Amino acid sequence: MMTKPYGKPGDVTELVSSLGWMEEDLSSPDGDRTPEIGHYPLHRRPVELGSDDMEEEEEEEEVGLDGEKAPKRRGPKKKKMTKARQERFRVRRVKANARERSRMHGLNDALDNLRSVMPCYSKAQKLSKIETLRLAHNYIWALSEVLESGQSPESHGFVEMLCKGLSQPTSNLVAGCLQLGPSSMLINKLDEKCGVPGVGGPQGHPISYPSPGLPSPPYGSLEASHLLHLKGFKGANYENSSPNECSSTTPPYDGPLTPPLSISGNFALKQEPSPHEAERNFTPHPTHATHYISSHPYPPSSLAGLPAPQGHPLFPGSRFELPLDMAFEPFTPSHIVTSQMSSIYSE
DNA sequence: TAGGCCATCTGGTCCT
DNA sequence: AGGACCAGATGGCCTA
Repeated sequence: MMTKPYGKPGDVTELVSSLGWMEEDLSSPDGDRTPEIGHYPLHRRPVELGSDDMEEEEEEEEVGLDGEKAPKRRGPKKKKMTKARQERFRVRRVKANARERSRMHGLNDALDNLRSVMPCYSKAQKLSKIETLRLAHNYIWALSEVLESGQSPESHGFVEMLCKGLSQPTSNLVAGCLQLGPSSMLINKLDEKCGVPGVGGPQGHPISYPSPGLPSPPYGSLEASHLLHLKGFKGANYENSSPNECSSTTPPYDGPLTPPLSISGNFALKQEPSPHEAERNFTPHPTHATHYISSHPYPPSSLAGLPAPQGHPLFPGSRFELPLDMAFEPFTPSHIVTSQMSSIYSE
């Protein structure tokens, strides 16, 4: 279907004045979605339907290219475009456009409502439409699994299901909002790697995350009303998992798979928490590690002599790429801490 | 600059 | 006739 050329700006003002198309017709409920008529991009400007072009088109049907009379068309004869009919047609088109805008705004409002009940809602960083729908699908699916199979919402599979088919940034967002951090498992991993027992506790490894009091991610929050107590999610064993793989109990998903997560080292240096954030009791977040490390050289003296870990910029020995990356990804720019870490390591 | 996302216009189709 | 719904087309905005 070819899109008809749009009217010229001059047509628009004529159209508006002739139709009494007031600004209130164009303004959306929130007041800023719909541009004013004069600000329409050319292709969006209302067409002056029933214009001379249309009349010419009608005449062209009667006369062939060579000037001879074209054979009579079969079927119902086209009604003649009288001025009154043109006007009705134009008014109808304008009203239809307004309805369509309104309809789409309603659709978007519904999407916003849907976003607001997702496990990671953030006005600042809205999920795209498609990601909202995918996450909603996954959320329902995951919750169903919880109800039907008794799967724990703190399980590895639950988060996998939530992230299934989502883009990496959205997966990161979800993971971050679930406070899915490497705190416990990472330290455990370091234990394995470094052979340091008892590391990671409150008084343990210097790398252990400063707990509560540090800011939570700025990209969303998991409200208590969001059903499950995921707030206490400590992270599961991701060692042998990928976000694209589901537990055997999970049905196949047709959507595109999340690209393999890689360590991109996207860390942002967070500052002091807001009072609101500080009073929240949340699980230590990898961001906290960033905060910590920004002021603490690595490796710490207590680990002197231990083999230098490799892999992740922060905790290179860790094989927990998924949660690390998922949790850190929303923070940009990536090079800040990455370069910081390289300089730390080069020391 | 390419690609993703979005808002809007538009014509077709179906239904009331 | 008119409204709802849909999908195609298009340009703007933003980000990597």
